Order: sequence, then C-alpha cells, then structure tokens
Amino acid sequence: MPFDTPSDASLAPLWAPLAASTQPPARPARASLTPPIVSQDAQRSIMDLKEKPTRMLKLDSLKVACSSCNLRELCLPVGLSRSNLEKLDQMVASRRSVKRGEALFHAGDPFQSLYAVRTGFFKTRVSSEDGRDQVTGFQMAGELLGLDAISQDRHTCDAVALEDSQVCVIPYHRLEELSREFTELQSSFHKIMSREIVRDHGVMLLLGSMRAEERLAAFLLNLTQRLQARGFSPSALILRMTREEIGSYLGLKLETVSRTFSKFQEDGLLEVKQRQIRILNEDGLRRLVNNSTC
Amino acid sequence: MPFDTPSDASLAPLWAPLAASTQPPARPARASLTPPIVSQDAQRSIMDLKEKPTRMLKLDSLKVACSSCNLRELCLPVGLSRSNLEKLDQMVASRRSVKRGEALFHAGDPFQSLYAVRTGFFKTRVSSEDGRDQVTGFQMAGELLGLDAISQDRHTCDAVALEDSQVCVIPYHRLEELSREFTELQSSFHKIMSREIVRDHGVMLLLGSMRAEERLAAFLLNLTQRLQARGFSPSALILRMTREEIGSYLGLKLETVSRTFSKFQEDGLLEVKQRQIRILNEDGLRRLVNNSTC
DNA sequence: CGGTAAGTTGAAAAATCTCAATCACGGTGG
DNA sequence: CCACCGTGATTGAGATTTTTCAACTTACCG
Repeated sequence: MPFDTPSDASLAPLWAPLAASTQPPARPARASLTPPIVSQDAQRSIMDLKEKPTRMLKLDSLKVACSSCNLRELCLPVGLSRSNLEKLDQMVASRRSVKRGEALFHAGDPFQSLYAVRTGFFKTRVSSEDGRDQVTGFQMAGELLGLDAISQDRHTCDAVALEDSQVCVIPYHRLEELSREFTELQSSFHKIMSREIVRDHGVMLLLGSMRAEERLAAFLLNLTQRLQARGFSPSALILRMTREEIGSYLGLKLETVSRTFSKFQEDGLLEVKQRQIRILNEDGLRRLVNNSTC
Repeated sequence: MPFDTPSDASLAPLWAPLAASTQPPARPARASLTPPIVSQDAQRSIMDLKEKPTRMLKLDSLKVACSSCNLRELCLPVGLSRSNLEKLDQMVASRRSVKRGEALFHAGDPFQSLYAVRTGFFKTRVSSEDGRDQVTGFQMAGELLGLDAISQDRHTCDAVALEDSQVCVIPYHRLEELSREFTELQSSFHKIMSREIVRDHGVMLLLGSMRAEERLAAFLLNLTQRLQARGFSPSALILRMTREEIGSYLGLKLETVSRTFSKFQEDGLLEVKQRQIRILNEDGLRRLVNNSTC
C-alpha cells in the first residue's frame, strides 16, 4: 500500500523545519500515539457498531466523548488528566459533517463555536475586498478551526472541506466556562492559540524569505511530519488540495508549484503522480529548506 | 509640527485595509480615546511628579497601575469595568526599560511574562536554523509582546526595541489566575490572542498575494491607522525602522523598499525624507491596495 | 569633521508570472 | 464498456517583477 493517506491527521504542529532554532526537537514524534489512526470509513463503521445509529445523518447529533476519542492526544484534550478529560465530554456537544467543497463557516458568520477536525481535511482562506484570496492553512484531524473568530465575534475566514469531513463542535462559551474551572484546560487552550501564532510566524518566514523550491520543500516536510504524527507513512502521501491551493498558501502561482514538483522529480527528490507524492530523499528536501545559499 | 510621531501607539489593530471583507468597518476609530497620548518624555515627567522617583533606574521597579494608565483603552484592560480594572493593578507588577537596539527577550528564553508596550517601539523577529530572519511585526504602545511563548514555555522570537522603550511586565501565571476569576479579563485576553492570529493572516495575505507597491502601501496605511488610534496625525509619521527591517517584514529587499518609496514620491503619493514620511494622497495608497489589477 | 550606518539609484541577472497549448484523469451517459 | 467532457496538471516561451551587485549620497554620532 504505497500511498496510504487516509483522511486523518493532528494538531498545530508548527513549521518544525522552520521554527527550528526556536524550539526543541519538535516534540518526540509521538511514538506513543495509540494505534495508528484508522481511515474515515473505518471510523464510521466502528461508530456504527458502538452506537448503533440507523443512518449516517444521525451521526451528527450523537453525543461525543473526547475521553474515548483516539485523537485525544492530538486535539484540545492533550495533556488533560483522565478525570478532567471526562469533563470535556459535557462540553463537546455534537458533531457536524461537511461535504467536500462545502464550507464549515464563512467569513462574516457569527461566532458560536470552535471546531475540532475529527476526520477529513480543511483549508482556511482569507479574502480581501478586491477579491484576492489567500489560503492561510490546511487542517487535519485534531486541529482546531475558528480561533480567528474570537477577536470579533465573527469568523474572519472561510473554512472549506477538501474532502468529506467531520468536526466536533465546541461551543465557545462552554469552553470559556470550563477553562475557568479547570486550570489544565485553560492552559491547553492558551497553548493551542499560541501555537497557532507560532505557526503563522513560520508561514511568514516562509513567505517572506524563501524561494519557490524552499517553500514547497518546507510545505511537504510539514505535511508529512503532521501525517506521521497521525500514524501515516512519512514518505508517501496523497495531496488533498489542488496546485492552485498549494500555490495560494505558498504565495506562488499554480504553474510555479507544478514546475517545482517536476523539478523535484527530475532531481530525484520526489516521485510525483498528480496528487500522489512519494518522498525519495527527505534529507535532500531538508537541505533545500535549511541551506538557503548552497 | 509636521512630523509628530512620538514614541506611542496601540493594540493589535489588524490589517484593516486587508482583512477588509472579513470584518466590520474596523471598529469606529476609537474616537473616545482619552486625550491624545503624550510623548515618551512627557509621560516620564508625569511619572516623576506622581511617584517621586529619584532616578530613572528606579522607575523600572515602581508599582504600576493599569487603572490610571492612559493606554488602558488600547491595551489588555480594554473593556474591563472600573472595578475589575483595579484588580489588574495587582497583576502588573513592574516595568522594564529597554534601550534602543536591545532585546526585551530572545528566542529560546524561558517564558515568564507577557509584556505590554508602554512607550517606545519594538520589532519581533523569527530566525530559521540557517540564519534567515523575518520580522513578524512592529509593536507600539498598548500592544502585547510574548504571546508566542505560551505554546512552548519559551520565547520563539526576539523582541528588539527600535527606540528607548518601556514595557509593563505581566507575569503570565498571574494573568491565568486572574482570568479564571474574572470573565471579562479572560475574554479580553482571548480576544487579544485571536486578534494576533487575524493580524497574522492579514500579513500572510500581504506576503502571499501582493506585489511590492501594494505591500508598502498597505504597510503605511496600517501604521498610520494605528498611530491615529493613539492620537497622532494620520498623514505624517516618522519611521522607527530601517528600510531593511521594513523589507524583511514585507518580504522585499531593502533596495526594493527604497525604490518603491521613491516611486510613491514621484507619483505624488508621499513626501519622503529618509524616515520622515508625509502622506499626500491617502486615497491613492488605498486604491493601490484595493484595486489589484487596475 | 571624519567615519559609519542607512538610504538611493542604475544596470544586469534571476526568479516568477502570464499566456497558451497540451495532457491526464475521473466521472457520466450513451 | 467506452467515448466524451471538464477540471486539474504539465510544459513552453516570453514578459514582468524583484533581486543582485555596485557606486554613490546623506545623515548621524562621537
């Protein structure tokens, strides 16, 4: 099974190869991560068994338990003690499914809840008045969506599913309440927001100081690192986004992204078949990112 | 007094001209902002009078009162009721002076406190392993420094004073304690973190989708907007940073920044005398930012 | 008043973008 | 089952933007 990239992934794992000097060895790869996370479909069938729902649609309103979620090590509950973990269960009230291409929320929507990606894959996108778009991130399982909305009580970006996805709904006022009660949760939440800021700074470094090849290499390393944290192969992946979306994220045109993929293939760094990518020389990519002028 | 840009300024005022569609009219310019904030020197003399310190050096350890600070409408206490405001006074324990060119903290330093700029001007900067630098922001009076450090208990960027500055020290564990007690403070703090995320997204939009002229125009509009919120002229300013620092922030080389300033001057948009800038045609700048292809 | 850091300007090189043609693939309907 | 369609991906060639390198000017500090 070469290209094993099911629809899962994890929480705010910074631009490890970028923020580099500013952080420890990027948190020991989570070897302890429970059984490699199963695919979206597999998860669904487990759910079906356990909770005996009659139809997919009902799934959305099911009671959800962080305490028994296999993403808990990668999501908001990270670091919570068993007992506090169970208190989260009363907070995360429901799930919501979002079909590929649909938006979880749009810029301007009133803010009610944060969302934790449970399965699937999202992009977030900001737009300027004149219609310029910028993809600000790609979110996998365990990662939080909606943090930007806290500042104005409105979402400031669109979150669009890049494949059929499921999110856990985290009512924000409940989160604030609970985090006043439980120091651990407060601390977790603050760390998550702060991590988002650090991640954004890494992206600024990328956009502000790297050339095309370096950007794409950094992007791929970041993706595989996050996938690996979720139990996937560090060397084979299926891109969930188009060249244009990658380009928007990296501040490049889609043709430049495409050309750079081709160049990497010529150089023996990657095997590229449309969206199927295999990394043949990870160190080579890493050198590209780290040795600016070499 | 053409170039009246003393050493003050305010809190996380997004890239208003950028985040555009994603936010309301950018919060009504704070017309209510108490008396235009006084200059660094003026503030010092007020302090001298009130608290009767014998020497500048002692100033750092003086008890500080948010409740009587004229930046309270722009800083962490924003929106706090009078009574809660006074509770902040027990949290903000001290001040610290940072000379021009010195660092308030460095990447890697253990995290103890957040800092609110009281007077002066800072830049924050991240570095990658291979020595690439990226200026991630410029901070004026009322803005918070150190939010990135929460995620790892270490600072992840350098904060360097671009002129002699003073900050209020906010011990982070005290802030967490207090924000468990006071809903208002919790809410303020979360909004501030979120606003930083929104600001960063605006910078990504700038770096990812604008060309040199648009970036510089957006930068200038953002600066003047923040200065105006602090009671300064919206049309005349003195840059606190070098062309190189502007370039780093905007993802451009210093020569490109310089050339673009010259072009703006030729076009009658600005009057540029080294770091003294006068905006002659604000609408022109605004059009540059908003009409991508025009 | 000299030395140094910062800023400006020119010309050529390099990177990226634009426009255009073509290819690949997944889905659909005959 | 297969041809066709549409979206996404690739590739080429020329245009444009930005960078690089270098010379020169200006301002500030002691």
